Amino acid sequence: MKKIKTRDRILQTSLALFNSVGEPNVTTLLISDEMDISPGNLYYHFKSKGDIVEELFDQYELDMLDLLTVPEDADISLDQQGFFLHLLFETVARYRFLYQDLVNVLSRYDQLRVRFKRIQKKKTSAFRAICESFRRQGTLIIDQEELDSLCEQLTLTACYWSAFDTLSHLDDRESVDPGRGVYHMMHLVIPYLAPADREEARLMSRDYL
Amino acid sequence: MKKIKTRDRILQTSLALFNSVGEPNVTTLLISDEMDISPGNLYYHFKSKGDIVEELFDQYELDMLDLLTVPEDADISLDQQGFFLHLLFETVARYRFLYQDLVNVLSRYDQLRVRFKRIQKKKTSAFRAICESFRRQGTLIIDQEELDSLCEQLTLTACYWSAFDTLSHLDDRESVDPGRGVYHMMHLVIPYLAPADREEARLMSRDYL
DNA sequence: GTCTATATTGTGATAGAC
DNA sequence: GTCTATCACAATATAGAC
Repeated sequence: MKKIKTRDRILQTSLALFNSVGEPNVTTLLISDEMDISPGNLYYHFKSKGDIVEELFDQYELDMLDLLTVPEDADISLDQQGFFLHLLFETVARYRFLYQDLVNVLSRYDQLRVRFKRIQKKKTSAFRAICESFRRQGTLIIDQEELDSLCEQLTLTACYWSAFDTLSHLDDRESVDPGRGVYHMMHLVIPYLAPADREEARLMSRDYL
Repeated sequence: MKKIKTRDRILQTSLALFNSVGEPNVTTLLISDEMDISPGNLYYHFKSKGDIVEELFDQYELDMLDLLTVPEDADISLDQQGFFLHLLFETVARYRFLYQDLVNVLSRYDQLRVRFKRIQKKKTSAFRAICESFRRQGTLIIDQEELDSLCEQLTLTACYWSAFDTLSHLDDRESVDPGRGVYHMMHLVIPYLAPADREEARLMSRDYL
């Protein structure tokens, strides 16, 4: 049995606490308390609370950029899109503390601002790539203005679904349900699908409920 | 010339500061400083910072509930819907500090949670009333599942557009643009409109850009 | 109503022994 | 690497004079 290094346990515990009670409400004392180590020990591994946040953001950024590398000219199926959305929402859920206090967190750690914006842009691009693939295949019937609006809407929903969802059960912030997010994302796209594909997509979307 | 009472100036200044730098970043000292009064004076009028937040929330709640009283069975026109959305986004923009740190604020002032949820529900109901009016008039062609999804999506967008928009210009949080929000809301509805009404709605939506 | 202290507390962070 | 002790500081809030 491998022993998890304290440094990694700090990251792990912090992430869990951030997600469940919100990053601004988590003190370094709470983290060390939860782990049964001393505050001093925590500061031996990280020179500040901000450093913990930043390192978690590094992980998030890696996961996201990796996920968002969508091939520009491949033919993407509805199935593949569903799978992609599923992974996307899972990643968002893992780091949901970021999204739940997004404006706040980014206003305090301004090195993260530009990096987050870059990820947002990549998200929009990924959605656009998928939609354009659908359009090329005749699955999606949409003009330019609608496409722009749709992609921005998808980005907004991908960003804020998790926060919107926790509003409904602010009492226990542990439970998350990425599925309903995927369902909503699909229903943004469905009205623009060719009639032939619409029913299939609707059936598929229900699997995520 | 009428002199504004200190108590009201505190509310006014707090709201402005909350909106521009975020409620969690605003201290009672910053408020009193900005107004050129002493911290003690501030605490003569409000026994805590939370009381200021709550009183601002009272105003917000009044404004919102008033706005959301949508007649259940009247025939609503596209124009009227546009006007409604415009007012809605203006109100959200006035109290945008609430939305920008929503999870955080509601987690610290838990008396506000249930009240906010109630307002959210009323919003969804209002959207549903409008959509159902459209449907009765033959303007909107949509089945039940799609309608549910659409109304929830409208609620999400109404809630988070302002926060999503400030992400783009986190540098100056003063400027707000409710127009683009209205535009997006309309584009959520447009795909479900009867073909005859779609073009009119698209033209109308562009006025809000 | 308004001011000038000042008390209080919580949090981030460091020093130095083990 | 880990602990105990402690500092420094900022923010909320109060007391009492004017």
